[in-house]
Amino acid sequence: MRSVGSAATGPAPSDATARARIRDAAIELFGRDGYAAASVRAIAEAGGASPALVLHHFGSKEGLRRACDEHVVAELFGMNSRVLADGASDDTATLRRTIGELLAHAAQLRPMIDYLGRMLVDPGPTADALFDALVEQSADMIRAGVADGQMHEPGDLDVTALLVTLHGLSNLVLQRQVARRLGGELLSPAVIARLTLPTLELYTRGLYADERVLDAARAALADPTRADRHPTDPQSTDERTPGP
Amino acid sequence: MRSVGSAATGPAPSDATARARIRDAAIELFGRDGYAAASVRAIAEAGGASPALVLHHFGSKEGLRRACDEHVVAELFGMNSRVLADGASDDTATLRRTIGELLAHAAQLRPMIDYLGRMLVDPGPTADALFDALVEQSADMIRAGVADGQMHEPGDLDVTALLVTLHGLSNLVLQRQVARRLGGELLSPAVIARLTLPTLELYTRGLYADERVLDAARAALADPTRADRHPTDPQSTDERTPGP
DNA sequence: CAGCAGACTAAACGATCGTTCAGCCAATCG
DNA sequence: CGATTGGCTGAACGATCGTTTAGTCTGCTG
Repeated sequence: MRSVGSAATGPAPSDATARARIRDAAIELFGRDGYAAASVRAIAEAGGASPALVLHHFGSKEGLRRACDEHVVAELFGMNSRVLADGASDDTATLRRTIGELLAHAAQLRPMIDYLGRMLVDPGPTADALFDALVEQSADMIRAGVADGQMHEPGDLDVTALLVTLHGLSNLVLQRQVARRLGGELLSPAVIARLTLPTLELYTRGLYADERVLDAARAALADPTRADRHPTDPQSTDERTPGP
Repeated sequence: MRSVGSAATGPAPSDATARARIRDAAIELFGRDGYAAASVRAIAEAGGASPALVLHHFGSKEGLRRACDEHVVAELFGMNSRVLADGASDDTATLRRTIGELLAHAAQLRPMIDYLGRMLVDPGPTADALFDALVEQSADMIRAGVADGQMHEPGDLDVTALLVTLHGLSNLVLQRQVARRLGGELLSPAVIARLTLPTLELYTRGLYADERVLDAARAALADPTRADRHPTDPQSTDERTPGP
């Protein structure tokens, strides 16, 4: 199992090369404060180096951002594939091992998750490609689930994959709010335990007890006399869930 | 119907008082570029004023942020309540009217939605209270839905309300990605039409065809020999949806 | 009419930003 | 051994940042 970092139980931040220390510090600060608000000087200090060394290694602040993008994508995206694969197993031992590994690396994962959230919100060079890849992963997962009868066949696979990706990412992008509401870090055992069942409940039973809303929306969409051009959509602005 | 702005069909940006023009320009730029990356000078220019006037009216850049927070929260949150209420109606005419109004004000809404997304990601003074209020609204909606039998009774209402809020906000926070993938603005008729049915499908049928995953997770959570402290959770890191 | 108040601006302040430059130090190599 | 390279630093550059200051103009009030 190639683990989260090339150094899994990993060298303390003071060990690695200065280049790696600067990159990790940049991921931490970019993720916490955003790209614009994190200064080269602050990153250099957090990495135990001089501002000049930062630019010596990465050319410019933008070059540093690209290096962080690449590193975070490589680490998290590789892990995502593996977790998705392992998570597809109904072997509870495999599940438990995967989650255990996640929790064990929580400290190293959290800055990268913060960074990923920023990537997807700020317009960045790598963010769009990453998002597309995640949507494609979701689509593959749904296709596989449908193929062996474990999932419903969605009416619109592309959009459903998009929605599933969005919903999954919302935990990461709004991690601060999740952690605050649930009283612990996102990757803490307590928070994960609290989230697991309601999430799966939502994904297996849905929210609505019957198909009334769905049918009503279908009818409204087919209705040629509809308001502007179409009706009922729950999450369009700040509305999040439809009434019945 | 108190509409989106105190000026619904609204005065062109050049009409309003300079204070309002500056505030609107700030919402636009804060939302598009983030708080740190949007300079007072750029905001002043976009609002057709001098940088000094910005601080004359709002005291400081942080004061301007507070004014924007208040304004956006008042506009969007009020509208959210109304839309949630109207959306709870099974009268298709009401639904159509609500959506039509949303679309009509899309141009005025979009900057505020961008701003709201930034608010929730950056640590800001108002963001936490707003998020809590949204979760509470979701909880109320679920309670009402359960009361009249339109929704399932969730095992953990608080967490389910949190999840529903997160999922709904993901469309707004990651609006850029949604718009890019679906080839149009989030509040455009085409995008809304494309999103509506898959969203409701997910909320009424769920993703999984049976309760296998849910049962497995329940068993694993109860299992005392679980990995670190608990098992199976789908969305913990960058994993978004569980395989069965 | 004088006088005051508030909207508004041009110019400048100090701080901080990203970046550059000249040079030090240690390891490598011929 | 001397020469060279690359990691690394301190000091400084110009640009831009948020903010302040002094002052102008407009419209109201006594």
